[in-house]
Amino acid sequence: MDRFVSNYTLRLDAKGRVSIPAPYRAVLARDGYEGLYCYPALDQPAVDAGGNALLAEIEALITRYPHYSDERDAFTLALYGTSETLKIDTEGRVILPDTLKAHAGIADAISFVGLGHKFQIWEPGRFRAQLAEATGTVRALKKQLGSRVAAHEAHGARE
Amino acid sequence: MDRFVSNYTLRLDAKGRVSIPAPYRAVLARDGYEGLYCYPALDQPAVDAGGNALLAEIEALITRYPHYSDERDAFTLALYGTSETLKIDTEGRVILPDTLKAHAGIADAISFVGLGHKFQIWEPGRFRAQLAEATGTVRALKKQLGSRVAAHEAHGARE
DNA sequence: TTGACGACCATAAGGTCCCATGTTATCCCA
DNA sequence: TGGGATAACATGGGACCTTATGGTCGTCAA
Repeated sequence: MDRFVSNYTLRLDAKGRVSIPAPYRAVLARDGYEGLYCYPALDQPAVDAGGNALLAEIEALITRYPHYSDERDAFTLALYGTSETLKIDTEGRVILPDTLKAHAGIADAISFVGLGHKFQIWEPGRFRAQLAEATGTVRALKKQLGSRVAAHEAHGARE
Repeated sequence: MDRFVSNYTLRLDAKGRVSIPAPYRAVLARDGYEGLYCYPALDQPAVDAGGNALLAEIEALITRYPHYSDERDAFTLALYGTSETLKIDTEGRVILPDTLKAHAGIADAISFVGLGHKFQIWEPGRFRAQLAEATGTVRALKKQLGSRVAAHEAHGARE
């Protein structure tokens, strides 16, 4: 598999270490990035993490704006400036810096959430709440799409 | 055959394993996806499952919305975040995670239901009830749309 | 020297692989 | 066409490996 999916809740040990779920490690290994690239999510109490695919996305976002523009400076500062590359130990674990733990409100357990090209790190309780909210949103949106699709089908479009 | 059709009810063994019906395995093999992609159905107590065809549908659903939009984030979280890629063992069996079993209310038996490009996994009792309800709905709709459908079929629409 | 950190080792639980068995469906040949 | 051989499939169980997690020891730096 080549994308991050599913979610896993794991505990930090006494030294603050936490295993990256094995399936995610497999994706990272395929992606070819050494370590774990991560930074605080812009509008959520979570940490974005990934490998080269995530880095490429960041870069695309920044290069959208012209050199020396205020927007570019702001993005560069906010994203690159707060990013960390975490070392992955021989057992596949990382240690989250205190700044990232504080941003996400993480104490002794974390939830990993696959989002395709990247994954997020949440405090388990907040993650459950966020997931419930997102699920509600999706249900509502899908209902909207449903009626549009139904109208479409009525013309005889088959699949 | 390249579509999931028919339904099968199979039992879970003591280790929680369940065979994927052989006809479905054949479809998955043709589809070329390694493993079984699945996630909790949004508005039913069931699990949606399939291969690349299902994954493509999910992706299409997500990419309908622009990057960085709230809608897209919600879809990504709710769909990728709750998806699982189950490993299929050498005998063609999978183990459903507890989260999926809980969502569908599955204990010791499950019903596989073919829906074309994907299939669903139900608790057998709930499936029977759902099927009865759907049959009633279809009967009513068919009666109501009978003349329109007949006219449509006359153009050569198959099936 | 002490404390933080990284490399290495240990272990229990769960997952995966492999082999075995009974039952059903399919095929083939008389 | 009938019946036996054969293959496919669902199911069961045991051995082994992976993973998550905990701990120890040495090293480097403040």
